[in-house]
Amino acid sequence: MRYRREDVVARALQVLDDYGLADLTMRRLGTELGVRPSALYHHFANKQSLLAAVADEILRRGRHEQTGAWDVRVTGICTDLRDSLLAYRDGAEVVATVWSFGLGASQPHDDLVQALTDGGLGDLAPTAARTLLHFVYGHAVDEQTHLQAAAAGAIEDDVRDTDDFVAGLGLITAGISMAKAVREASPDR
Amino acid sequence: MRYRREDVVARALQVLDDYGLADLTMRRLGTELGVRPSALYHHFANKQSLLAAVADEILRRGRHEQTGAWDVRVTGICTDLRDSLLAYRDGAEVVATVWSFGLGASQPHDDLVQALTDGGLGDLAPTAARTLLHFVYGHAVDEQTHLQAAAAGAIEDDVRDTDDFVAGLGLITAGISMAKAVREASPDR
DNA sequence: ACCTTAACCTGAACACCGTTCACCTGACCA
DNA sequence: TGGTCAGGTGAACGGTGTTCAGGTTAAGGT
Repeated sequence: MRYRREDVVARALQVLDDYGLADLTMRRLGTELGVRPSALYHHFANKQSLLAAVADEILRRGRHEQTGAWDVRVTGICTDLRDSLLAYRDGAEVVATVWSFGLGASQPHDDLVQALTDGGLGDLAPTAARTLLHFVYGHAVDEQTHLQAAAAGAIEDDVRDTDDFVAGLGLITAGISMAKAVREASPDR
Repeated sequence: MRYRREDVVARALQVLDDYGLADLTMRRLGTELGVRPSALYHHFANKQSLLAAVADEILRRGRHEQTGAWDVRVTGICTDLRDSLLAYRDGAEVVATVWSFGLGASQPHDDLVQALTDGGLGDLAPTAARTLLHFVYGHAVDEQTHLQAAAAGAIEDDVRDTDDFVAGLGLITAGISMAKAVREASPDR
C-alpha cells in the first residue's frame, strides 16, 4: 500500500484524536500506516509541516459560512472555531501552536479581519481580530487541558466552560462595539 | 561546589535567557553547573517542576504593587505581567505553559481576581480575569515568537506591538466596564 | 512490450532527550 | 568519633526527530 500526502494527514488526525498529541510521533504514525518513519519525510519536510497540515485540516472540516451583522458574524466565527478546536483531542494546542509559529491555520484570522473590516472597524480590525483569537485559543487550550485532566482522575464540571466562553466573548465584542462607536463619533476618519 | 534549589533555578533562568527554551535541557543545565544531569533530580522531581519554579521566579522578579481605581490596577497588573514575560527569552511560553497546566504561575490570576472583585465585578471577576490572562499570554507569546524570528533573518517593526497590546487591552477593559455598568443597572444583585 | 522516470519506501544510523537507580562522598552534628 | 543525609556520580533504558544511500513500485510515453 502506497500513500499520498492527504492519506497521511487523515491518519495523523485519527492518531491525534485517539492517542493525543504526545503520542503523535513519526514512529507511531509510521507504524499505524505500516511504514517506516523515514517514509513520512517524502510527504513532509519535517514534523512541524505535518502538524501544520493537520491544523489546516481540522479548521477546514469545521468551517461554516457566516452571514449577517458584523457582531453576529464575529461571534459565529469564534464559536465555529472553538467547536473545531474541541472536536479533536489536543486540537486546540495543535492549531494554536501552528498559528503562533506562522506555519498555517490563518483562515480564522483572515475571516475575522474580513468580518470586522466589513463592519467598519477600519484599521482597528487586525488588533480586534488578534485579541479575539488569543481569547478563543487560550480558552480552548485551557478547557481541553482541564477536560483531559478530568478524564483521568477527578470529575469536574464541563457545562460551566461554555458559559464562560460565551461570557468572555461577549466582554470582548462589547469592547469592540464601544471602540467602533468612539471611532464613528470622532470627526476625522 | 554544591548547589541549593534556588541556585539551580537562577542558573536555569540564565540558560533560558541565553540559549532559549529549546536548549534548556537537563543535560545542558547540568553541564552549565558542572554537574551530571541526574544530580538535578535531587532538587526537582522532574523537568516540569523545574520550569514551574523558573516561571514563578520570572513573575516574582517583575512584580510591583498596584493601587488606584480597579481599571488602573487591572491595566497595571497586565502591563507589569507583559513586561515580566518579555524580560527573558521565551519567558512568555514558559509562564503560559506552566499556568495552563496548573503547576504554578498563579500570582497574576489571583491579583486580577482581587482587583476585579474590589472593583465590584462580583461573580464576573473570574471570567474577566481569565479573559485578560488569555490576551496577555497570547499576545506576549506572539510578540516573542516574531521578535525571535526577526532576530534571525528579516527585520520587522517592534514598536508596533506595544501599541497593539495597549489597544487590545483597552478593548477588553472597555468590555468589562460595560458589563460592570449593566450589572449595576440590573435590579437584582 | 519495453524502458524511463519519479514517487515511494527501507534499513540503519546519528545525536539528542528525560528519567531511574545503585552507589559514593563529604560536611555537619550528637 | 561515628552516624546521618543532602548532594553528586556513572551508567544505563527507552524514547525522540532526522538523514541518507540505496531499493522498489507504479505510471506514462515510445
